[in-house]
Amino acid sequence: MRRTHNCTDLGTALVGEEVTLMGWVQTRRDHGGVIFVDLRDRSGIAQVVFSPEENTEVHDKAHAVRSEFVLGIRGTVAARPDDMINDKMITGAIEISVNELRILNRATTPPFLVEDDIEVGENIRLKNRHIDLRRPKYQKTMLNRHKTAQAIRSFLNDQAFIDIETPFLTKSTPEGARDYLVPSRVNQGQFFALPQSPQLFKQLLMIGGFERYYQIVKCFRDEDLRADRQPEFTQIDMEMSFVGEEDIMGIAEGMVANVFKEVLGKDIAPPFERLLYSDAMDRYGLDKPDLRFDMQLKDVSTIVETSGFKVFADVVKKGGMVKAVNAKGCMDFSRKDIDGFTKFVAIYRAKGLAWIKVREEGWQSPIAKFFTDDEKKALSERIGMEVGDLIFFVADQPKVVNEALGNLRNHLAEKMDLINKDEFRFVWVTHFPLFEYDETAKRYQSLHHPFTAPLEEDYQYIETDPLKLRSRAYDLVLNGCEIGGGSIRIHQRAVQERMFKALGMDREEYEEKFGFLLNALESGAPPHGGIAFGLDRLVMILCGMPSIRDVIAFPKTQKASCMLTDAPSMATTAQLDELAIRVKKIESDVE
RNA sequence: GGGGGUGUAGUUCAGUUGGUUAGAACGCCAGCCUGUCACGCUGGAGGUCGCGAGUUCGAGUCUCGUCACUCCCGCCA
Repeated sequence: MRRTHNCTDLGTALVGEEVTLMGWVQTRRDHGGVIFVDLRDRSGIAQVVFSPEENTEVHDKAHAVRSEFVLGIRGTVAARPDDMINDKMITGAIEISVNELRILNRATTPPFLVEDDIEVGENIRLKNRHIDLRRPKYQKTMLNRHKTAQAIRSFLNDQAFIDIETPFLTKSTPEGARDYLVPSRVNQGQFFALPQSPQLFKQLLMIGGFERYYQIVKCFRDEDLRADRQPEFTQIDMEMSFVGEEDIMGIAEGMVANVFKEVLGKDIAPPFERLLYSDAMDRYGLDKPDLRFDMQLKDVSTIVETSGFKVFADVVKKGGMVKAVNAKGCMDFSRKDIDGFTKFVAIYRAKGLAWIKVREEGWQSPIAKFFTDDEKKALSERIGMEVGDLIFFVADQPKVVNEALGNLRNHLAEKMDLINKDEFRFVWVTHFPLFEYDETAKRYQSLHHPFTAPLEEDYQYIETDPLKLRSRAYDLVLNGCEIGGGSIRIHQRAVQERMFKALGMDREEYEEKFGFLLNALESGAPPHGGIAFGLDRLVMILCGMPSIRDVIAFPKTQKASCMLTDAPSMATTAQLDELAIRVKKIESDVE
């Protein structure tokens, strides 16, 4: 028996033809006489009919058939009578009258129905992922993921990029995320690290003369998980020589546009909007603003600094700031709602959330009494207050204010239903700070990574005022989600050394850790830069999925384990001996 | 490391102030049913109430601990 068609290949054009289908039993409807089976394959569903008059033997055999059995059937395509056409099915105008039935495999009763819109806990689904993946939704998602990768490859191939593989067994690098380590048997006591990204290799490929490289590649980071973070994830990684920011952004825009065209049939129009990091923080409080709605933050520090409201005035005098966000027309939010928002901003360490309801008869607010009429007027103008509005304020250090209000802005937009779920709004965020100060380590750290080039005009301050330096880095943000980021790299040894020094490394340390890079940089390194996209996040947004796990065939749980295989698991003593590893006693039998 | 949520039949859930035999729907099994496509009708099976302690005459219910899943903060160059 050989398959001749997919289920949804069949239509009225094939009436009278003999066909052979193979697939799974979606449902069986036994009428005592005639038996209907909905047969499902990758393409969809077709109804097959077992009728006692047509073929008694086959009809008898069909009694044993159950959900998810794997069948091969040979039969004749028949037009359904007019009053039995099912408009809800692609193949609803026909059915297959079966002449031969082979049960290719039986199946245990599935723990949940193989169909969309079922309500099943995710852990049940992850334990039975092979069944979960049969659902049309996941068939479509994985197909879209495939199409995305294909659209990326075809676009980059056309732009003369070369796909080159880089090692998975590589060197642990300081800074950045925690590494996944792999012990070396041949070199006992030594470890490889799985790459957090192919960053240094792709730079070495530029130095190696390939000029344009790309790779769709797994990366590994041993950090705590989130809805949009898995320990292994896929990057679309690329790097180009002899380019500046504009070249890379242009290629990236073309690539993303090609993906949307090929996968969703949507035309998105590059070039995308640009936003300076400083403006993003100022207006939206976050470096990944969702621009599908407006509701910008307003800095009112200068107005409240001299006011009688001590809480605000003191914060400003101590170098903090006060910002406001205007929830237009939300005057009727209840006290309970506001308490909820106060709790929400507390997550980001905001100590309080002041509010004003702008009523016809004046302000209703616990803080209204502290302001003079002039101050009220200034605030009203600055924030654009109108009757019906509800204004929120946070006063604190800039980091807290921006995080709290930036996230509150997103939260409010969700609650106020301001977000058009069908919109795809891209924005480039550029000119990130090069360094941030790590209070715990008491030193400067790279915001992006230590190979990012500083902005030419700021470079002179690298020793005197590192926090003033901006970088030649850029992130692509889609609907408030960072989907890609990159930078122009340092391509001169002297600059790279100065960077390492600024990060608090001495010569001995950076020679040991990055000597190979420094050597390569002085061997004729071309100016170069690149970008990497999170494939999983991109597909997640394309498919409208709430979690990255929904676009990964076999994802891990929040504790980074696999519910299907029960990985990770204990190693045998023999395995450990070979690697010269002893596992510390786990504190299980402590009294 | 921290905060929140969830955990009762195969699945989704209900379960009163702590009180007799823990229910419903879907699914499953059996019988009947020749045009269904959410097939129908009749009957049936199915439970370590996540796990462990404690309080109590008595715990699905209260307390403590613990585990798993999940959302978030920290973390993620």
